[in-house]
Amino acid sequence: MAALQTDYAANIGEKIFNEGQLDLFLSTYENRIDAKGRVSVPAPFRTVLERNRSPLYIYKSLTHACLEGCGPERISQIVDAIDQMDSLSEEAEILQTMLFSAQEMKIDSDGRMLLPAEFIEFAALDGTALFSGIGRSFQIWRPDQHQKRETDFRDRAAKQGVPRLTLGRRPEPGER
Amino acid sequence: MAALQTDYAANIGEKIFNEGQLDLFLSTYENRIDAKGRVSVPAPFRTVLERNRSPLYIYKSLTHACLEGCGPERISQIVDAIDQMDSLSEEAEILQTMLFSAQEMKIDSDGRMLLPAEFIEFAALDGTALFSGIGRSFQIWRPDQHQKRETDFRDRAAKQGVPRLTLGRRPEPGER
DNA sequence: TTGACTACCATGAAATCCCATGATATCCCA
DNA sequence: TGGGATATCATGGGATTTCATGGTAGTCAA
Repeated sequence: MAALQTDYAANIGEKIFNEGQLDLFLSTYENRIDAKGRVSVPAPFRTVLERNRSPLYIYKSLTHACLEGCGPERISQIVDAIDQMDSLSEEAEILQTMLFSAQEMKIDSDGRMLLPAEFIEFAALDGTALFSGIGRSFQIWRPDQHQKRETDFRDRAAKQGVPRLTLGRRPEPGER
Repeated sequence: MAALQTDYAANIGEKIFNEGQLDLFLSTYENRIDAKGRVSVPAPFRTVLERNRSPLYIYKSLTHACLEGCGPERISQIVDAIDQMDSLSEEAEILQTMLFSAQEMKIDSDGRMLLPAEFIEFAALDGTALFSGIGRSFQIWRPDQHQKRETDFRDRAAKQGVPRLTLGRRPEPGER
């Protein structure tokens, strides 16, 4: 009954592995955007998507001048979350902004995607795109802005200390 | 009579996937409306409908000056919701407005539908229609109005922060 | 016959595919 | 362990297909 969807749902927070490899987006990569607007999706990111036979979705960040990339799970999470809310509420409408800015990207046989002019403009990209893997999703930044963010965060961490990070979650009873 | 309807109803909140592809309406597209009132339905939207062999329904929004488009599932969802209410109540009658404004659209061999003058007028469309995919349905807006909404939402998100979106939910015990 | 809708064709722009190249990283064997 | 062979990957350009869009002709009903 709930077959495919719960498969994905069940994977959230669970299936990070796939034959020993982490199914996560990590590291940063800088790739050029050619005259047609094409960029290579970093090979390790492609591998994660291909391993799960997931298409790639990209949408405009709600909070930053960058793009967000993810697989289908995250998109359906947003859809499901909105469907649970009053669909006419302000919150729902704000979240819908992510959806109508989202696109399923077609990746060509060389591993490239075509960034629409709107995306390039939104993230103020100028010839090169910086892919920043942050786990289950990644971001695409204008390189200098990303650089500035990093030094910024490191400065703040040095001054104010780092946030609390609770590792070593214990499995629930019944969880294997 | 109820056969197809409950089939569709059963799929609501369930069948979002189809061979790895999300069966959702995403992104925005601007298409021209010609002198006859014809508009191309964005190819990705058509693909979603065709994949499910679903006809397209369009109705006037109850809350905005826009049109709503969806497949049969959402229509039966509305019908079912109304059937749960006191069918003589004013509330039910208000919601019925959606139903009697709804039309099944015929899509021609070039992927276009014919927008009746009433729809064009209702959404104040003037030569171009903006299709805005928001998950299981999409909206059709006059482009400038949609633009205004988007900047509005982004402003609010910047000021008030984004609504809570709990990702990484862990499956309930018993959920596989 | 007129008006409204349908089916069919024609075109240009844009997206997509396919092949080629060079640089870098990886492998393999002496 | 070095160094050549091989594979991977990003990138560029041309060829091909998709898609939106405009137009014309045909069909049906009033």
